[in-house]
Amino acid sequence: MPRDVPTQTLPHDTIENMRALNRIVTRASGVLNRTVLNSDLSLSEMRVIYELGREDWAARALAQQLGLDEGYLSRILKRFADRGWLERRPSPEDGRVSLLSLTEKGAECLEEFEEIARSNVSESLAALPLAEQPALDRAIVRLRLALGDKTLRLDEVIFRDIEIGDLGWMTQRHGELYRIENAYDQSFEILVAEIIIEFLKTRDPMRERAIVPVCNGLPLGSIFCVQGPAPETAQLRLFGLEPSLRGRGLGRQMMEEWLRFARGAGYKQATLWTHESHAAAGRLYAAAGFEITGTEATRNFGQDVVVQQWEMTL
Amino acid sequence: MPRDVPTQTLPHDTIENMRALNRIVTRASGVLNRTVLNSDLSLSEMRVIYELGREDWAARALAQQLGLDEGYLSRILKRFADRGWLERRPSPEDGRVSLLSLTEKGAECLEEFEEIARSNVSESLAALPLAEQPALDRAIVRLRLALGDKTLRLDEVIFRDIEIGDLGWMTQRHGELYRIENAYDQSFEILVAEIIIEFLKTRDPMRERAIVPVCNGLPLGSIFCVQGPAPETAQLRLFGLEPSLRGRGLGRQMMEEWLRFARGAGYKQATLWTHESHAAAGRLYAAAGFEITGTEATRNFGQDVVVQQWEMTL
DNA sequence: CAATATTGTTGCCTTTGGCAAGTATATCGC
DNA sequence: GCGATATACTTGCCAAAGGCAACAATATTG
Repeated sequence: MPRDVPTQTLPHDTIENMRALNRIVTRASGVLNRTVLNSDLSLSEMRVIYELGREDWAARALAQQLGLDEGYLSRILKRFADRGWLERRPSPEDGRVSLLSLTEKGAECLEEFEEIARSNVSESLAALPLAEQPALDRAIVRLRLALGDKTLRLDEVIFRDIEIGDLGWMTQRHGELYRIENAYDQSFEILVAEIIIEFLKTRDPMRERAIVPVCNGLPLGSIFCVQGPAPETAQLRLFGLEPSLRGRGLGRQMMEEWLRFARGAGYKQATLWTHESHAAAGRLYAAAGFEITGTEATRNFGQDVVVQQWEMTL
Repeated sequence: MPRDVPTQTLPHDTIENMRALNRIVTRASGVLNRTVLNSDLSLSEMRVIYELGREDWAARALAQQLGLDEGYLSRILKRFADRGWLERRPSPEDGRVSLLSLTEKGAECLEEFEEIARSNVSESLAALPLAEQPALDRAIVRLRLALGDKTLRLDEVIFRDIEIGDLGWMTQRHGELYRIENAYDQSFEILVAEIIIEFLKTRDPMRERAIVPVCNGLPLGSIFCVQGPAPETAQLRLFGLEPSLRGRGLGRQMMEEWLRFARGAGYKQATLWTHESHAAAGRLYAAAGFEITGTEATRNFGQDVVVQQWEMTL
């Protein structure tokens, strides 16, 4: 464990908030129950069978994945084999290793347990109004991202067009992030809303598009293609990405998607305005083929900023 | 356990999403570790000392609260007493009962463990950019609300004025909730944003105010007081509350806060427009003293609606 | 006051799961 | 090719976790 990572100071409130969540989730999910409801499996056994249902494993790798003692795991596996849930094939490459997989019977049992687990979750959320469900889903995904959940795959991000609610969260996130990162005042948030409203009211869907990357219901950013000063010029606007996802290739994908749309819509040139302080975005623009064609120092949103214009031929 | 509550059908995706969160939180919080890191306490012992740190308990009530076997708890308590962490006072009302409380030494140990737990949480969130923290906090609170966390007290809701980001989320939630509950189209979301922008750009803070109830960083709704058609008339606008919090008295509190502000700002009358379908809001308006002074059937936001005007003397 | 219920404790037991020694195979150095 | 070492499991042994039921002490009820 990297103990001497420079410990970022997370505020006390956030930590206590997270601990309260730990407690409530732990209780709600019945982790504390020795034997998981209605099955006669211990929590560890449950985790083993769940993991085996996802993919085949070698015993040692599985023990490490789950943080179990190898001896203990060996006994669990023996019990599973005795019940006819587990198949062991000798590894073709290594005579010491057995490849573990569930039998059909094992998979059926797992499915039963899964059904029970789902109904437990459903019960613990029973009081939730349907109208609040999308917001709950987004909250869950945000937490999974923050906790580094590796089962949440970025290659499953989809790109969709703008929907109801997007005007709102785009405005919020732009306003909030630029306040934190650049100390912009509220006039920036207002400007973002006005740009999107104008877009929604006037756009020709064949020529103008908002591209929104979404992971399991949580929007992760935005990039807009609108008609620029001349009819043959596409303008790139409102490029943004959640901070925790920056530097992972998603921004580049968004840019590629943008170029594809702009070229398909028949634009010949492209332009955008940004601020010098957005160095990471600038690198993406440069990589896509944009070049700086002008800069101007000015005062905007309560800050001194250097505005850059970038242009490229499509 | 209420087993025969009408089980609301929560979509499969939401359930799987929640289960994934269970797994990741369980792992991140180290619930699976037999002995909690750096202390020689078991998870159960940890929960006991934590609970005793919050308040005093009788043994039986504590066992029920934590779902522990009474015999096992008795032994845990004995160990605590042996270490000088626990004080037992005989109950004045019942000779069988001992009241349990932590000694000063016990409280000190608890504080040490708490510190360790906090640093664990901090580590598991170490990769999170600071800019994303407010959104994470909101996501956590939303989950705690959804899971019915009783340590999240509604009487700790504070009322604040509008801030950066509020234009955005108010727009989003209004747009999204009215889409789900009333099938309104995107023009409603746009209208909400325009109203708030107008408010932000022109308001006189002494005469106009947005009141936002907030619980641990998560905004729960909104209510606006703006100048109406006449200078002496206050207009109530953009009244909204998260669905899961309706019917719990918070709407009434918001209304009281609104009346206090409107009267303090010197208005003599009040007016508001709403739609007939918002029956719950209508009851709140009526309870506050508003009366319907006109209705009109029209078409708005893609739906047939009946617009109501309400008025009252302040 | 006897009968019954409740609170907390103790004895007894099974299961969980950690640790280390043991077995079988693989790899490495010579 | 062969001994030495490393790796992948397995097994024996044990301590701790924790469930269950019998028990003592006090309360409540008829």
